Parts: sequence; structure tokens; C-alpha cells
Amino acid sequence: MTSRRDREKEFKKQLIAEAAFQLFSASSFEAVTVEDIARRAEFGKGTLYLYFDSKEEILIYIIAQGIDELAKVIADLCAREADVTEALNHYISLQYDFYRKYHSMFLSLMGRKFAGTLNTEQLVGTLSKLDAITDLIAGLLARGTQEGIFAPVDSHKLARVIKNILKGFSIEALERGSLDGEKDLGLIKMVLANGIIAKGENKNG
Amino acid sequence: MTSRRDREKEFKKQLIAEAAFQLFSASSFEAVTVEDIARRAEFGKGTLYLYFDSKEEILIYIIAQGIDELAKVIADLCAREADVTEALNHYISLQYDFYRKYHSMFLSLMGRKFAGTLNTEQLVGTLSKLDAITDLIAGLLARGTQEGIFAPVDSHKLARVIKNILKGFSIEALERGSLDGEKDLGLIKMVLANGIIAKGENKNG
Amino acid sequence: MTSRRDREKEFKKQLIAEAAFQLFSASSFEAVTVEDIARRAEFGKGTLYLYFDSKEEILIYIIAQGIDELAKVIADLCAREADVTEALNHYISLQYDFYRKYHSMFLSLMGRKFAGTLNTEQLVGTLSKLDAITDLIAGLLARGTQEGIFAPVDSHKLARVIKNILKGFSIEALERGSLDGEKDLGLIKMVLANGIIAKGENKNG
Amino acid sequence: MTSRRDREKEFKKQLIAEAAFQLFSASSFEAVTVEDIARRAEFGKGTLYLYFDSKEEILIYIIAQGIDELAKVIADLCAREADVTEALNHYISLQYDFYRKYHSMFLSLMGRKFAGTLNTEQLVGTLSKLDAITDLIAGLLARGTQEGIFAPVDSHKLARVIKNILKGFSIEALERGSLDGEKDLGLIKMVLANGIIAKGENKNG
DNA sequence: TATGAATGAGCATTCATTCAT
DNA sequence: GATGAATGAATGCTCATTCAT
Repeated sequence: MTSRRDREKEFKKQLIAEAAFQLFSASSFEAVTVEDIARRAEFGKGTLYLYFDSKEEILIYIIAQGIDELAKVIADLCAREADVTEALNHYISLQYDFYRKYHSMFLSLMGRKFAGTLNTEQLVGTLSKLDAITDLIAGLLARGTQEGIFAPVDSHKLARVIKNILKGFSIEALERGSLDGEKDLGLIKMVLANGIIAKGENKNG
Repeated sequence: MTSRRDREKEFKKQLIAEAAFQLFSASSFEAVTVEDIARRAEFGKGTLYLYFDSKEEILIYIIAQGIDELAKVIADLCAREADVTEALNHYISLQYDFYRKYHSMFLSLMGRKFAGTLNTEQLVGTLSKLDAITDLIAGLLARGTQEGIFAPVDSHKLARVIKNILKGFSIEALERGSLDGEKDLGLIKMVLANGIIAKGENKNG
Repeated sequence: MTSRRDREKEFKKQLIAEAAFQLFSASSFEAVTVEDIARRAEFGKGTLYLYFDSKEEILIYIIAQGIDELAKVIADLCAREADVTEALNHYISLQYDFYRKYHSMFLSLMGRKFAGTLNTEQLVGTLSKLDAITDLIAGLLARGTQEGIFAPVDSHKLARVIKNILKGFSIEALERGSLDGEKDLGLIKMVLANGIIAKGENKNG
Repeated sequence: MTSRRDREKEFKKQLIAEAAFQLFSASSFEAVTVEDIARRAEFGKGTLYLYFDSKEEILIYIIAQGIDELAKVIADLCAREADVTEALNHYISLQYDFYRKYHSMFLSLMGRKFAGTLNTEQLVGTLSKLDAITDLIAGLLARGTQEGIFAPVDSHKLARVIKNILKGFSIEALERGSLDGEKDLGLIKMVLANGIIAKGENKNG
């Protein structure tokens, strides 16, 4: 299917993308120069342009890859996992990890959209995949509602709530430097489960 | 206390900051040049440097001011509003508006922190004020817990949860262009109130 | 009419254009860098961009100015000089000098047209002025024909011939390094006068 | 004399030169990359460097070959054609075609001479061949003068005039896009024949 | 105090040339 | 011989900041 050439090329793209990912994570897309990436990837500056058309394309490639991977895992999860609660918990962990890894880059991408620099086409495909994930989760929640597990609320809205809580916590982590993700996830799940209003029967801490 | 000089100076800083705020909101910190700000504020480019040491300082000033104002209103709210639920609802609206107005700028500031460009001192002061707000809300929640309104959970953690849900929704709004804030707030409040788990007595839609 | 500001600005443009002209003449547009021009003009690199939008614009400015000046002098010449032969001789000298000064730059401009880099609009105005000069000369020749001085041949074609002989000699000068312009002009005039065919009555050498 | 090796090498040089010629003609030396040439010639990029030392050498090779061919044809023409006028007319057509084909490349070469990039040695050989052609034509004109056909003027100078008229018209064609070469040649010949001064007996239009 | 002309470090990108295979 | 992946010097241009007036 794919020739040795193609696979080698993909491998090198990967190397470059990884170097860039590390640098973008450590500081930010804007603060990292093409030369930085090249040095880290142990390539010449020009070589990067054999694999990517522009610095921006490296960013898009990284994000698209992250999203693709997430989408695949979650699709698999929804298909295989019979226990809805289990599946949701798993999703929450995956989505949280995703945001912690990629959100700063994603926001750089957004910044460029507003600046009008970005080729919107490329962005649309990427965003639609994220939407597809939310749709999958909405389906999962709907299933849970039918099973009487989740509250009978618009499942798509609920999916957005979950996504956005995770988003918010990931940004907090970004702002504060790394927090304890596990504890945060526990906190999130608890609030999602019960809300914050006191109920006679709930005794959590 | 403050001389006429000082007040005049503060007034001009304000004018510059307002011009910058409008431009940063419309596109982004990175995409706006110092000259753009000067033109909008109807000052000379050099004049800006009489009032601010750098472009970055304008950003910090804007954010710090936004936070100060928020902190004041919320302190007032906590002090005056006897009804805890009412106070919390009010806080949620205020914090959400704050994020929608300032979050993109805040994220630009973050980007620079990681880039190592930023004078960290300035950032610390700013962040500590945000923390102070969270503390106030934690106090509010603790009060609510004592009154039997909120679940007996670590109130500081709950305050973080609320803050981060709002943060997440504001980022979503940033990414998608403006969504309906009112509806989102309703959704957020509902989930905060009840969680997403089905309970015999809850029937929401 | 023009403010002091405008005049100062124009003066600086002039300084930059002159520095660029010298460098372009000595080597070529392509071989000269923006930094070279800045250094020669004793300005910073960025300063050039206060006066010109791009390196290409400097070239266009220089050429347009050369053409404008030529057009003015020639219009004046055609209007004032009663003696057609005298006027033509004068024109020949002026056009030849113009080509020797500007042709290499003009050709660089052409090169960019073919490369598709160039803002064609700017070129059109420039070319039309050159055409206007040829039209003026055609008028002069027509006048000469009516007076029985020049052969009754399509005067516009004759004007092109004259222009192109001068063009050719200027290119030769460009290729060979400077030749004796005066001698060449004498040669050109002689051939234009008599052609190269032997006639009983002509005895030139 | 030449081994099979040498002939094969020459053949491949030819293929590369042809590809390059087409591309240089269609746009310009500067706008064409080595990769473009390689692709068109259906060779690897590195392969070109087995046959040529540099991109510039390809240009020189093309031009030198064009000149050699022209020189050969013209030498033949001068040797065989008894009728001087006929021979001159033929020369004019050939030289004009040559310029229209090669002049833009020639000018690129010139640009590089001034830029100091070029190996001058290579240029000298090339130029001297063009001079040889002019010498041949000067000889032809001298013959014509002896036969009483051409005016008794320094035949070498006349040859330069002819060459430069053709050069000028070819540049005009370059600048304007293709004009009608045949008509231009008629015009040139007419002016060469008669000059532009009215004479009792000439009635051309 | 106010200004905006001047600056130059810094950046993304291109492309002729080299060299390991 | 043939290749094309790798290279990095070189370039045009931007923009935060400075400073003479």
C-alpha cells in the first residue's frame, strides 16, 4: 500500500513533529522558531520544508494527529465498552489528557484564525473531528439515559458540559504548571455525578 | 493622596488601555501592533512608552484592572448578599463575563510566561488576585455548606470546579465565535446543581 | 501646497533612491540587497520601509522618476524647438542618455513582469509614459515630413526605429562597459540620415 | 576523435540544455530553479551537476551553443552567397531571430557579470564569438562597398549599427510581448536602405 | 510632555549545491 | 553513473523600542 519511501517520509515527519511538539509544549508556538525545531530534530533548517510547507503546517499536523488518535481510541471505547459509566469515566481521562497535551497548541491555532493568517480549510477538518468526538459522547450519554443511569437531559449539551469542564481544568493546569491530574479528575467526576447541592443521602468529601 | 499629576497620568493610561483592550479583543495581542494602539488611542507611538514600559505591560495592566474590578464586585457581593445561592448565581455570571472578556488576553500572557519573556513578578501579583477571588467563593460555599445548602465537600475544591467550568465554556466560546452565554449559564447551573446522574426525584430537560 | 513634512519625506525618498540607483547601476537590482541600499544611504534597514513598501518599489520609483524627467524635457523640446532636425538630434541624445542610465534597471523590471512578481498596475503607468514620449517624437517626425525634411513614411514607425536603435546601442554599452557615446551618436545619426545604401551624391565616412 | 563516452555525455548535456532553454524562455533564468530543469529534463537534480558545474554554466552553454550555431550559419552564408544584398538581408533575419531567442538569457548573463558572480573567462570566449560574427558582416559590407552597393563608410561601424538596431527591436519585443517580426524586419531594412531623410527620388510608405 | 522617524534584531522561507547511497 | 535528501547561507520584511527634537 505505502512504499518504503512513503513510510520513511512519514517517519521523518514524525521526528520533526515530535521535536516541535516538545518545544511547543515547553514554551509556545509563537516563541519557538523554525530553527529551534530543526536543531532539536537534528535536521537542517531547510530540511523541515521538505516535510512541511510551513511552520504552521507543523502545528496543524501535530494537532490533527493528536485528535485523530483521540477520536480512534474513543470510537473504539464507545463501541466496545458495554458499561456506560465505565466508558464515560474512561473518556473523561482521555479527553483530559488530550487537553493537557494539546490545548496550548490548539489555542495558538485559534489565535491564528482570528489573526486571519490561517488557511481555514485545514482548520475545518480538524475541528469537525473534535465535534465528531463530542457527538460520540453525546450518543454514549443518550444510551446511559435510556438505561436510566444519566439524568434525562439533552445529551449533547451534557457532552459539552463535560468537555468544557475538562477544558477548563486543563487550562488551569496550563496556567499553574502541572497540578495533580488524578485528583482533579476525581473532583470533576464527583461533581458531575452529584452536583454541588446538598442532598439528604449524599455524603461525599 | 494622589496629585493632579498622578490622576492625569492614570487617566491617560486608562485611555491607552481601553484602546488596546478593544483591539486585543477584536483580534489578538500578537496581531495588534503598538502603532495600532497608539493610532486608536490618538497618541503618538512614543507616548505610550511614557505610560507603559512595554507592550506586554499594557496587557498586564488591562488584565490586572479587569481582575481588580471583578475582585471588588465579588468582595462586595459576598459581603452584602445574604442569600448564598443568589450570591453564587451572581458570581457565576460575573466570572463567566470576565472570562469571555479577558480570557484570550490572559492566554496570551500565559504564552509569554512559558516563553520566558515575561517579568514573573508582575504575573504573580495578578494571579494571586484571582486566587483571592477563588478564596472568597470558597468562603461563600463554606457558608452555604454550613447552612446545609451545598454538599459538604472541600469548599475550595468546589470553587475551583465552578471556576474551571466557566473557564472551559469561555474557551469554547472563544473557539467557536460567540455562543449564547445565557443558555450556557443555565446549563452550567443545572449541572452544578444536580450533576448528571439520574435521581428518582429530578426531572429536568 | 506641500507641507514641510511632505517635502522632507520626499527628500529622504530621494536620498534612498539615489543610493539604490548607484548600487543598481554598479551591479544589478537582483544583486543588491536591501541592506546594501540602507548602508549606502546611511539609514537603518527598517527605515527604508518607511519610505518604500518594498525593494521593488524603489526600483519603480527610480525608473518612473527617470521617465518623468525625460518626458518633461522632451515635451518642452518639442514645444520650443522650431527646427525639426535640431529637435530630433537633441531627442536622440536625451533618449540615448536615458537608456544608458536606466535600461538595465528597466530590464530588471521586465524580468519581474515575466516572473509574475510585479504589481502590473504600477508598470502600466510607467510604460504609458514611455509610449507618450514615442508619440511626441512621432509628431515631430510628422511635422518634419510635412516640411519636406523627412521621408514620407509612417512617422510612428520611424519613431520606433529611432528609439530601438538607441536601445540597441545602449544595450551594447551595457554589455561592453562604457563605449564612446558621442561617437556612437554620430554614427547613429549618420545612418538614420542616409541609410547604408550608396547614392551618387552622398560622400560620408 | 570523441569516444562513445564523450558523445553520450554531450548528448545528455544537450538534453539538459534543451529543457533549460525552454524554461528560461518561458519565464527567466532567475525564476527557474535547478529542480525545475531537472524535472523537465527527466533527470535527478544531482545528475545535472555531473554535466554542468553550476546553474550558471547551463546558461552559458545554451548561449554559447546558440552563438556557435549562428556563427556557423553566417560564416557559411558569407562564403556561399554571391549577392551581397541578399546575404545582408539573410543575416538580418538570422541575427534578429537569434536575439529574440537568446537576448533575455544574454541579459541575465550580463546581470551576473556586473554582480561579480560570473567567471569572466567564460564570458570572454562567448563575447568574442559574437564579435567574430560582427567581423564577418563587416567583411560582407566592405565587399558591398567595393561593389558600389553600400555607402563608403567604416564597414565595422555599419555592422555594429545593424546589429544594434536588431538588438533594440528584439528588446522591444521582449518588453512588449511578441510583435510582428516580419513587419519589423521590413521596417528596419527600409530605414537601413534609405535613412529617414527625404530625397527627391525616394517614395516609400 | 509628546512625538514619530529611525533602528536592527529577529523571522520564515528559498534554493543552489553537496554527498552518501 | 544517478539520485534526491539534506543543507544553511542569504534575503526581504516586521515591529517593539529608543531618542532627538
